[in-house]
Amino acid sequence: MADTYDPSAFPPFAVTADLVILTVQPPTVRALLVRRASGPFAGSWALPGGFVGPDQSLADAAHETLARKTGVSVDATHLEQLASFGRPDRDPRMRIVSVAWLALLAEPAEPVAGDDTDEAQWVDVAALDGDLAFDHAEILATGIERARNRIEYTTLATRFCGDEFTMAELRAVYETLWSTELDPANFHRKVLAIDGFVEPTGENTSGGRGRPARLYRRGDAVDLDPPVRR
Amino acid sequence: MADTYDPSAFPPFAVTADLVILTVQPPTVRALLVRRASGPFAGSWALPGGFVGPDQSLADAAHETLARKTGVSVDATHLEQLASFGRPDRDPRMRIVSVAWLALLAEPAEPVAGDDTDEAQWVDVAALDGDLAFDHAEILATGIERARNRIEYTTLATRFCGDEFTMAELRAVYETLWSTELDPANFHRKVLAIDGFVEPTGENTSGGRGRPARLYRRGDAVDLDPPVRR
DNA sequence: GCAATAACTAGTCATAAAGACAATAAAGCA
DNA sequence: TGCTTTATTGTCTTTATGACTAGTTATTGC
Repeated sequence: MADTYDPSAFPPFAVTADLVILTVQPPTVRALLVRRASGPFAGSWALPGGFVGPDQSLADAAHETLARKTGVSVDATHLEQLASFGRPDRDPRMRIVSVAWLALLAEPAEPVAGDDTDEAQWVDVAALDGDLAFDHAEILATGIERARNRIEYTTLATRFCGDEFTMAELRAVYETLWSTELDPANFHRKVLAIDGFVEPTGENTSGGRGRPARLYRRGDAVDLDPPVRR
Repeated sequence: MADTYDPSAFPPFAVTADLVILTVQPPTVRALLVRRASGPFAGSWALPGGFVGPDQSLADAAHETLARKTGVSVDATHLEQLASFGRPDRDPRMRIVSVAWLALLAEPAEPVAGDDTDEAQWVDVAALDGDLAFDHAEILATGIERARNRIEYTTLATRFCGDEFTMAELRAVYETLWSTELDPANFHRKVLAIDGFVEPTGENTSGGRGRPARLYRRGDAVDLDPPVRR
């Protein structure tokens, strides 16, 4: 960083935390979006977000927005930094740099309308034709692509499942995000072969059609070795 | 993003682009660092960087800093966004959000001292004990970790080699970054089996000890399939 | 109740990839 | 010439993957 500096010599940048909040509801991938009530792009869908406060860390700003929109506990969520977007003209009002975050949720908690009265809603990302406010379509695409890659090498796919889930539910997460079909038998064998990916609860499902499935919970592992190839 | 806004209602944020510029000189990994001449952390090593200009994109700011410090052509370099760092107290002077970038270079171009008269130098990252200015040790560690992961799934390892390189040189990049030894025969077979990773030039090395090695150049592939496992 | 059905789980076999290691090739050098 | 060094090829074993078959265990509809 340069040594010379003078706060007033630099134009005012604002910094926001914008969130790509994803959930998988087979056969759809859904993002939590807000409909802008006013200002530029009024009426368009946008990513939920908020300005980073003067004494607030970037992560805190992201957590705050997530809690405000979903009310979901931090434990039940995976939240990671995605990338920053800062084209000079991305917001017509002023120079705003957006630090984007990716959140992965199991259940679509009822979205909470913001104090800015924007309508919040889970939207099937396949139904969007890229008509989001600002450069949010690009940010959303980056987030989805990140999620698609993450589940290959990490255990994050389990974040889209509840605390207890069946092998078929976990497989549906992969199939939905990757738009592929995976062989149930081979998937089953492979997942169980990865140490710490899932742990059996000892319980079974009941009430469904067909043979009840065993229930599993998340294991301790973070990275998948070997990875689950696409 | 919130609809309500008022530029003056927000404290002045400054945004910088800070670069983790890496090269591999087996058996060392080197980063291009500058020694701070004045200001906070005077005398300490720091990452090269600069403020993002009022009408400058984040990427342009990164490219500019890279060119200023290395003089290396953009073509010969891989430059990707790493992450953003914005703890409120990371700079004692004012609120600064750093968008960090990762650059991978083949040859250690002679570093160029900045106009701020900071001394620039390639430093063996193993010799640093984390005593960098600001939170730059954390940023550097993030960059090295990113590079270590990237060469597993992408062809970026070739970015650390010159335009023409031998299989042993490419292998040394992996061995240096991963601190492992790889079997020469198996590595050779594996690299050639990946379509578009490297292409033979038809030339051989000469003058060294032992059998001359074939020379290769980068192929067209970006991702490695299958990956080179650690 | 009793098939029929759906869904999960286990097993088999052929193929492909990876790891260990031996063997050969092509230079320089004493 | 023969030894050393490094590069490349080849072989064998083990392991992982993919396609497929068969068995298990529940619910659903006569």
